[in-house]
Order: sequence, then C-alpha cells, then structure tokens
Amino acid sequence: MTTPTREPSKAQELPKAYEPARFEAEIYERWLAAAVFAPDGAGARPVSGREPFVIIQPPPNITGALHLGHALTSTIEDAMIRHARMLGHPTLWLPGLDHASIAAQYVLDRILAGEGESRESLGRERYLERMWQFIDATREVMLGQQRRIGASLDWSRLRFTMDEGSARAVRESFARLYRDGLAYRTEALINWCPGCRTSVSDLEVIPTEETGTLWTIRYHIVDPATHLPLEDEWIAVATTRPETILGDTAVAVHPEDERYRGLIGRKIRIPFVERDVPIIADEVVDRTFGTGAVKITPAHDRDDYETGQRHRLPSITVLNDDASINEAGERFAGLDRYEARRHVVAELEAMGDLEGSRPHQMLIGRCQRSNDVIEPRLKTQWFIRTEPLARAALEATRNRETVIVPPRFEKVWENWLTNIHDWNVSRQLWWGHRIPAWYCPDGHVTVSADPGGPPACEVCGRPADELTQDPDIFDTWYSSGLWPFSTLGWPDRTEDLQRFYPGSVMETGYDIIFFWVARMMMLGIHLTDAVPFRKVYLHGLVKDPYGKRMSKTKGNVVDPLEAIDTAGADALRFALLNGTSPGNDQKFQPGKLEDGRNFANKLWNATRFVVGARPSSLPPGRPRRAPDEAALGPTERWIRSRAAAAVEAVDRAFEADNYGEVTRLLYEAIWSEFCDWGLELAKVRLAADAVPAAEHEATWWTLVEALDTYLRLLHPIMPFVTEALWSSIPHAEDDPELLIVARWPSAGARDAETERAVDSAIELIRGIRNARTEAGIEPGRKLEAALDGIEAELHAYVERLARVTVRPTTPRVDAAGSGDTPALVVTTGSAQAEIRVGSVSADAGIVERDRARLERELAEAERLLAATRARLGDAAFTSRAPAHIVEGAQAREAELEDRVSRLRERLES
RNA sequence: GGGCGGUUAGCUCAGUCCGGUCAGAGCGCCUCGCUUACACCGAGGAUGUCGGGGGUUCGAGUCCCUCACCGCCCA
Repeated sequence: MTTPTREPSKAQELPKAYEPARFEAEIYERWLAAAVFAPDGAGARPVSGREPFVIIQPPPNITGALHLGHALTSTIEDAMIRHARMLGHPTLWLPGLDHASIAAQYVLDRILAGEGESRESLGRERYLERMWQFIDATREVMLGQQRRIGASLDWSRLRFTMDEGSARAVRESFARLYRDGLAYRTEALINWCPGCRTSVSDLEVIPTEETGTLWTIRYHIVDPATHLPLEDEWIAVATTRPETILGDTAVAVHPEDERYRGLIGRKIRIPFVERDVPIIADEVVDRTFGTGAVKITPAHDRDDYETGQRHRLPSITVLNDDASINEAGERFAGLDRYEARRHVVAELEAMGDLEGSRPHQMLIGRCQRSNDVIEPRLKTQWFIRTEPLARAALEATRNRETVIVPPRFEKVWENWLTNIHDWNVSRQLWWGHRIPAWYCPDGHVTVSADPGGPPACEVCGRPADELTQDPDIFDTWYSSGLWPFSTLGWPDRTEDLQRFYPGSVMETGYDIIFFWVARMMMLGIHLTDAVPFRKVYLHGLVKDPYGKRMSKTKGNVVDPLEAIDTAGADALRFALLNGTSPGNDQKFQPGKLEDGRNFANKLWNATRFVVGARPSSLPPGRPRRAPDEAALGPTERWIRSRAAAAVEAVDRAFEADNYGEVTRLLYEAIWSEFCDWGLELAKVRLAADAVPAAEHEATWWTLVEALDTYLRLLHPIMPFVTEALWSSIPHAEDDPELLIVARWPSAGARDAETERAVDSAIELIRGIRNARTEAGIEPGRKLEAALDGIEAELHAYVERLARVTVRPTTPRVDAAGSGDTPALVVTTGSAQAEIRVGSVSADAGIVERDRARLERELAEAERLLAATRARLGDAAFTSRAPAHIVEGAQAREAELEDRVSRLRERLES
C-alpha cells in the first residue's frame, strides 16, 4: 500500500534557525519553576538509595565580574552535576560568593578616593556599612551571570563567606585550633605590603626577577681600647637595601673565610645610628657573594632573622606601616624607604665609605594585589601551625581517600605540603572576619567562639570590659578553607552536613591548589575528622588567543556575557570544553564559539527534520515507542548500533573525567554519523512510497530513539538547546517533562554485522562520489551501476546517495547502440561498483581522468601491500607479535591483494 | 637550583596512562553544489620525516635516556 508519508507542515513547528537568545532565559525559568536544582526539590527525581553527588562551588570574588575562567568552572561543574543528576543521584551543587578582603578593600578604597574619602576618614563602622552597600550591588550581577550560562545551582542554599553561618564556623574553628595548639600568636617576620597596609601570606608574594643595585659599603672596625671606629680599618659588606643599615645588628662572615678570620668577635660601628655591633661567624654566609661579608638586619630579612635567632642578636625595626623610616632611623625618620636609600647612599659616598656599586639581578617579592615591593617585618600576629595539618592532608591523598585529577598534580601537592611553612592568618584590614581573640591588660590571651566575646580573661579572670579584641581580621582564605563544611551548617551536625559531607568533587583551577584546596584539606580533616571531598578535579587556565593570561589591565579579557549574547550559552560551553584535556591550559579563540553555535544549529535542524518527517499514519501526541523490530532494515539497525556505540564512548569519557573528549565524541557522533549518514539513509526509506506504513514508522521511531539518546548524552554539555529540542520530540510514558531530570541512557546492544554491511555501503557511496568528481561528471547526472559485495537490501541506498541506478549488469553499449560506453570502476575494501557512464562519447576525458585515479589508487594499494608483505615476511614479527596482530596483518594482505588484482584487471582492460 | 606541562597539517588542539589500520578533528585553503533539516549547509580534495638525537622492541607521536626551545609552579 502506498500512503503519503510526510506532513510537511510539521517541519514548521521549530523555527528554521537556531536562535538561542529566543529560548535560553525561558528554559532556565522552566528549570527553576520545576524545582529540579535542589537535591530535595519538588521536581528532582533521584533514584532511591543512590549516593548524593555533591559539589561545593568555588565561591567567586564578590567584587569581580565573572570572566571566562569562572565560565569554565561553571561549565565543567554543571556538566558533572547534570550527568550525575541524570544518573539518578541526588545532586547538590551549592553556590557561594567570597568576600575577598584585600580585593574588595582595594576596589572600595579606590571608589572612596574618588569621593575624597578614605578608610580612615570614615572609620571602621561606616566603612563596613559602605562595603555592604557596595557588595549588595555587585551580588545580583554575579548571580545573573551564572544563570545565563545555565548553571544548575541549588539557589536555595546560596551562601556568602561573610554570612553568619560562615562567621560562626570561623570563630568555632579558630577556638578549636587554639585549644588544640594549632593556632598561636607570636612575633615573627611577616610579609608586609606597604600599599595594602597589611601582612600577606607567603603565597601572595610574587618573586619577581629585577635589576637592582648592589652597593659595597665600609663598616669601620671599633678599636677595643678607645671604643672608637678606626679610620683605616674596615670590613666591606654588600647590600641591595642600604636603608636597612639603620637596623643592622651584626656583620657575618663564613667561619672558614681566611680573609676575615681575625676579625671575628670584633665590633664595627654602624654609621648614622652610631651603634656598635659584632662581627659574627656563621656558615650560611656565601663566601663567593659580594665581599664575603654580609650585614645582618634581623627585623627586615628572612635569612638575617634566622641568623639573628642563632646568635641572639637584637632585632631593630626601622620601618613604619607605610614603609617610611621610623624613629629608630633617627635623622632619617619620616623618609620613605627609597628616599632614605638615596640619602644613605649619598652620605656614605660623601664620607668615603661607599666602595662601589654595580647593577645586580635579583628576586624581589611583590604584592600579588598591589604590586608593591613587600617588606619583611617583625609583627605580632596569629599563625596556624601547618605541619601536623599538612601531614594529615598528605596521608589522605596517599591512601586515596581523596584523589587528585589529573594525577600529575599529586607531585606538586606532595612537594608543597612537605615543605610548608606556618600560615600567617592575621590581616590588618577591616573587611573580613575579626579574629576572636581578646587581650587583657596583662597581655593574657583569650580565644572565644562566643560572638559576644569571652565573659572574662581565661587566665586572670579580669572582666570582659577590661579586655580588648584583636583589631585584625582573618586572611580571606581562612574562611574559604572552611567552605566545604561551613556551607552545610558546621559546627552543627545538621542534616545537610550529615547527608552531603564529604563532597564528591572539588573542581577548581590548578592555580589555587595551595591557596585553597590544600587549606580546605588541612582544616577539613582536622575539624571534621573526614576529608572534605573525595576527588579534586583541577582544570587549566583560559588564556587569550596568544597564550597570555587574560587580565583587565592587559585588556584582553573576553566577557562571557558578550559571548553568550552573540553565540548562545551552549556555544560558549562547547567552546570552553571542546578539544581541551584535563588540567591543560587553553587558548580561547572566537572561532571555537562559532563551532559551538554551528553545532547547535546542526542539531537544531536535524531535530527539525526528524519532527517534520513523522509519518502521517502516526498521529501526533503519541508517547514514544520502540521501533517494531520486524520492520527494521539494515540502516535502522545501523543507526541504533551507532547510537549505542556513542553511549559507550561517552560513558567512558565521563568516567575518565575528560569533558573535552565527551564533547568531541558527541560532535562527531551527532554530526558525522547521525546527521551525515543516519538521516540521509533514513530519508531513502521515508521517501519511498512503495513501502508499508509499518516500515516508515519503524524508521521514524528509530530516528526519534537515536535523537533522544543523543540529546540526553549532550545535555550536560549543552543544556539549553538539548532541553529545547527534547520537548519537541515524543517522550516515553515514564519520561519526565524536562530533559534535565530525564534518565541517562544505557547503551543498547551493538550489531557488528550490520555495522560492517552498512559501513561497506557507505564506503562504496563515498568511492562512487569521489570517482564522479575526479572524472569530472556533473553531480546531477544519473549513471548506471552494477554492484558487487553490497547486500541487495542496501542497493536502494547506494542508488539515492551515490546517484546511480543499479542494474544486475551494466550495458556494454549505450542506449543508441553506438558502441562501448566508458565505465568507471570503484573498488573499496569489500565492495565494488562498475559504473556505465552512458553516452559520453563527447567526453572522452572522463576515461582518462578515471584511469589516472585508478592508477593512483593502485600505486597506493601496492605500496601498502608491499609493506604488509614485508612485515609478514619477517620471521621475528610472525613469531613474536601476538596472534591477533599477525592475523590482522594476514587479513589485510589478502584484502590488499584482492584490491590490487581488481585494480590491475580494470586498468588492463 | 628543583619540579611540571607543552613542542603533532597554515592556525587551535585531540590522540601519549594500556606500543600494532592513528597519522586525526575543527577552522582556514582549493573544486563543485540553492538534492524538499541545516549556506550557522552539503559533496569532494590538498597539506604533517608527530621538536632534534640516541635507545628498548618484531614494531614507537605512544616506553626509556638526552638535548633544544616555549610556558608555568616551587625555592
């Protein structure tokens, strides 16, 4: 029976072109309305008994607009979460924002400066009010950005590092660390940033290679008898920071340095401050550097500090907070450090004590935030004793309680945690968590988790009103270090904490492995007795097209929102994932965005075709049905088998945490297999009138089934377009409304025999197309072909897709009976086509061109055959290589022999 | 000074863990084509001694050693 098989009007249901701006926002609203993001949301459909899958989002800095790095973070995490959600896990992806003390103060201070105000002019209280106003404005912008990219975050659990829950965790954790002897207060050399007016941790000091000056100066020896410096006896020392002379408390030489052996124990007089200090011997002195004698300034140099400790030298601080010289610098007091340096040098020169100066390459520590030169300085501050914490963190990764992906970062992890220094957590800033330590007039310390402070000094019992709280706040990374559990209600044993802790994955950029990941591990293990997460997944950095780091000052940043506006969120997500590999940096090229958009458009139109191709015998609105097995042809089975192959491959790529691979696989499966061949093959049967309706239906259901599978597989990567398209195809009865909560597909059975048969037809079709092009035959011209090695069932497909008419044998003479017609022969691995060109006596060139093609193919086949024979002729190969490899080579030899002989035969005729 | 990553088609990168049709993809380029899903497209095509050298192996982008250059991290 023949029936009309198509309803052309149906194709009009989807707009012709993919226009993401028309539906992305609406789809996000549908997800929100359906309450599918939260693990316990009304629309969530977890499989009962399945483990929760939890990611705590790395909280972006509240002052910053989101950049491509955030977009990448969100894309990867969203892909992980959506995949887990479809697998039936209750999923929690918890959003957050970070208060970023230094960064926020830096931004606000600049705004205030523009208004003629400052931190000091406002005072602590009003300053903090201003800060809250400021971040209230930026908060919404940032959350909006995350929605635009499609992040399926559980907004009901949004947290901020400055909210009360976090504050409580900070106080409580610190009190515990103090109780456990892991938090202590001491005077120590810290990194001081004069620009930020605060100490910073070692990690925030960027060693920078710079050219400075190495001055050599003379310190005169003091005459033990007169206690006066000797005019003509001195020891020369080299220094890059002459202003620190003012704080010198010794000169050191190597104990075995012959030049100075006699001077050890003598004293020299420090100029300007007229202080007599000893010449000491210490093995750390490098005899080859400078003069072999070094000045020791324990209060302003890390090595000198240690030397000072060993020799019990006094430490004299000569710098103020703004890096000007203090009273200890006597008449230089008040001068900026660099002015003081100039004065010191000039005066030394005038006195004849400047022996020389030369340019000197050195490492200078600069502030990560302000770029100011960091000054080592003595301060009384709070420190976290990291050694025991680091040991536990190392133990956890060594015994695989937490695994790091990609594994090469384990080495970096090991190295850093093994050589870790104590962590200075005091910051002389206002915006952040105040250190919960109170001091009594006698200097006793009381640490209290009580927000109101302690009732009395815990040492001497003085009442609260005689205590003063430490003015400092915590390093921002301290509250970040508690984030995996403070967000879930710790220190209370909340339901969330018990259900969602430890988290499944901590996903972030490798650039903050120390700043953040290590600290979460250290604090988490100590405070909760559990690793904070099972897996650390580190992604690479997004660089500009030239491989440079993107930064606002360089002006090379790409705004994710602009990218979304032009190409859609799915295209951006595709661009950030496709062709990337875990932990490796990527260059962001605008072309990738286009690739993503084109791919989405392709999928869009493929769906449009499928929807429009519904046989009229199937009324719309019916639930999805499996195709009728009896009515399937080889191409339908091929489509199913290839979809199954895609599921297998994508599953493997997810298993390997390789999202670049997932993306690439789907691009290839959807575009190069399903669209290029699946749909084209299906069209043949769908367009054939002389086919029973049952077959049309089976073909169509096959397409729907495959498309459904591909949409599901692609959903974690490109959620918007897949959700939009999924709603236009029939669903199974037990499917939900929304793809986001649909089930992840399980791989169907592969059909190797069908794949071989259809692949062979595809190869032949390609060969015929190629031969036609090379012979210069017009694309529209129908030719007659005799096929060999292709199943009869597939002949119709070759006919349509290669534009030939299949005949049992091709006629030797043309229609007019005027003589032999030229023939082309296409030979593939297992099939062959002989094609009669028809009456083309006018175009003898065809034969010549085809002959050239055949000769080329023959040469190539002969080359391969020779190579294969050479291998097989090698006894070492046949005796040592595994049997299946040898058999493979033998099969290849046979195939090539066959091909060569067919080509030769053809060329000789 | 130590460590890590990179070096594969003109460009951007997969592939290297587990050696054997792996020499791949996209873009770009060339030739055709408005075939009723898609010109954000289709058909066909060209392009690489897989950074250099050495080694292991029957066989090496793939494993080992070494060198060079680029980038990053730590000290």
